[in-house]
Amino acid sequence: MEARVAEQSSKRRVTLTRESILEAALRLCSPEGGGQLTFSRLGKELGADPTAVYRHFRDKDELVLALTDLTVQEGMELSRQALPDGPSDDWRAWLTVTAQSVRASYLARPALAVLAAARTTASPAETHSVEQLITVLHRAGLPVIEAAECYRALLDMTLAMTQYTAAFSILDRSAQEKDEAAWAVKYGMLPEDEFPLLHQSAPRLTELFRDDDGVFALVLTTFLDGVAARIERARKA
Amino acid sequence: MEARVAEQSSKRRVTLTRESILEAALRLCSPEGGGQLTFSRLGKELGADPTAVYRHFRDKDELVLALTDLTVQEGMELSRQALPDGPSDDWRAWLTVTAQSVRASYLARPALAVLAAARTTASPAETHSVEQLITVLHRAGLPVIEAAECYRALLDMTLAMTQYTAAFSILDRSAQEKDEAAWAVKYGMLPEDEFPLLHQSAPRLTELFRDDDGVFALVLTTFLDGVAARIERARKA
DNA sequence: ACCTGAACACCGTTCAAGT
DNA sequence: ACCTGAACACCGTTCAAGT
Repeated sequence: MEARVAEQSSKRRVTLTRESILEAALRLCSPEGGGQLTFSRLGKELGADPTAVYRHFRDKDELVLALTDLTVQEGMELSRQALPDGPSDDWRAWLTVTAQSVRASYLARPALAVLAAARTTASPAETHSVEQLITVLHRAGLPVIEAAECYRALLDMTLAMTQYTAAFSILDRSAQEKDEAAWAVKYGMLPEDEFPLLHQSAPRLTELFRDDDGVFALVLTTFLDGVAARIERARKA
Repeated sequence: MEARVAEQSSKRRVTLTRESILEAALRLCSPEGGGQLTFSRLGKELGADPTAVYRHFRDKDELVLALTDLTVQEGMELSRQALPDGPSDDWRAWLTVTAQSVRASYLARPALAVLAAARTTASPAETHSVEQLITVLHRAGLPVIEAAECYRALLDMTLAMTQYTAAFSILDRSAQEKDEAAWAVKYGMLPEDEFPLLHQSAPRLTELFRDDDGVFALVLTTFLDGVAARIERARKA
């Protein structure tokens, strides 16, 4: 015989607010929160009926866009904390820290990153950070239009890499293990005569498989080397 | 009174094969196919009960991995057709064509790109293309380990950007329009004194919003500029 | 005004029943 | 051996009913 569960859920009416919903939703999107944002989980987290959320957000998309905005805001705050002096003359350091801050902010909620990384909200937090990014690139030496193009490339690359990592991280454990085994086992056992370079670099590649941060740092630094070359060219012209 | 639908579905047993399932699944993943891969749609496409597919694939993940493999294979074939001479001494042209071929192959099936871009199958098609990529970077002047790191960065960036574009493309029409409006309307109306550079470059940014290929070309060429700088440094050392 | 709960059209997956 | 179809535990969303 099992212990009877008391009427713990206390079917009394709960009062929701936009803020309490967003807070609960952010918790659900985190890895500890189970990493899945659904109405039923959200209802449980809030102690309310799942459909009660519809009184505050028209649909799931509206909820997701609101969460995106909070996350972008947090990312820019993180960047400001890391570099309190703001964009100094070292454009490269500032872009690196900013890209990594936005990425970190999203990766703290992988479920949101998957849903929202490709979205544009045109919120104040977003527009201000875009102006700042273009300004830094322009001051570094790029013409305005080229600075804008460069901002777009850098941001999309950062968000895309973030979504990519987040998508993998919320896969079933079994699917993740399947991929890890592919790297560790198959790539480690390739015949040396047919795959000489792969055979030689397999240990490093297997290492990188677990190191998303390392891969992103690699992509970012290579990209910024390219930006530096572009600035050099613009200065000469 | 409506016309009666004849027993068109002919509830006779259908014989499925691994190949016919994969073919039908690829069709469903394409934009014309509705852009969603589900068992019920797959059953309808095959004229069979949705659950019949389980006799040929253990679960959806197995199906997705098989589709991924076909897509990677097709991408490498596309690259070979575009550059029949293989990786000549122009490493940059070859990497550009290869990255764009893999991307094009995935973007022909956005639903698959979203599900599979971050996966590793270690299939023959995959391992051979990896060896080839590392070889090209090594011949261009990078030490083996650095060439492997560079391959990983380039491939992940390409797949991430592909997944990012695919994820947006399979969104509801309403969600896409919401984002487009954010760019076109809000970004176009920002006050010039507060957002001087954004105001100036808004037309170009709105243009880029619709131009995924353009943004990817921009990211890729900047990244490859960075690789060129890296090769230069390696040669001097 | 806002929360509840039944209902609906979907998902992936399991399993007993058919052929 | 392999396809069918009912069933289950989930999704997002709608709507009438409660308070």
